[in-house]
Amino acid sequence: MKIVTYNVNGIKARLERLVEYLAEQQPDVVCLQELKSSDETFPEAAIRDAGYGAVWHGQKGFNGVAVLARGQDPIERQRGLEGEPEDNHSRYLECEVDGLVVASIYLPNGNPRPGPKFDYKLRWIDRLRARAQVLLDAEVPAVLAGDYNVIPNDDDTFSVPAMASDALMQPESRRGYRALVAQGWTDALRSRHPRGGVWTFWDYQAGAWQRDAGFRIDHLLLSPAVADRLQDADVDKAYRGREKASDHAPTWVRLS
DNA sequence: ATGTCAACGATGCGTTGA
Repeated sequence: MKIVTYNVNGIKARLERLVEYLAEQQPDVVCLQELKSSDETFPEAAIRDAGYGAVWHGQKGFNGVAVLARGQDPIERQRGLEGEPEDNHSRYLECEVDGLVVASIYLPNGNPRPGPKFDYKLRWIDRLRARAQVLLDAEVPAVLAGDYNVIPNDDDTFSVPAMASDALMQPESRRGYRALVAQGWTDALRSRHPRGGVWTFWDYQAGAWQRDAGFRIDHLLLSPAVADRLQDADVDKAYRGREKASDHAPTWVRLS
């Protein structure tokens, strides 16, 4: 069973790439982020024609998350996180597929820092951690997959100095992410590539892709029962090099 | 600081958010 997280950076702009990915890789579950689409303009028919059921939580212009499942419709469990009723960003969608809880997560970027966007990021991590604890306490098999906008370790980036002042690498961002993992989750990519050096994102600017100047911000966190089923985890890096690519590459786990 | 991209409101291009 292959579960993917893929920040598409605009599902309408990326539709051809996404459908191509589904056809070539046949993943069982796909968590999408940055749909940049309202609910009404989500390309449901094209996804269905590709053989996937979908649940989506869109927003006009930016944000937006979805869960796709091959040959079936995911069952929605929750959209949005508790704790901040005035927060209308579409960044969290939790579904059930084949008895597995799968959440698509788009954690706030947090730049510029310092400022309200960074403060929002840190509060959002706390709210995610609260939800994650509920899932662990319920002992449901779960995968929290998405764009966390956190570079967890120094060996998760091509350059520490280049990223040092970025919200993605601040000690507060890392503390929040590590506290989440420390609840009992397994960072799947890290467990399969413990020495780091694996990137999931390459900026469009400054020839980052050509220089392999990337970093790792797309993560799949596995609950204990799911971690026992982990066979492999990696990045479908080649898709970042195609025409009209997203700045993120699909990142995945394979479970027994 | 930036050699970029997508959506938006509006219809040629500046603003926003990455």
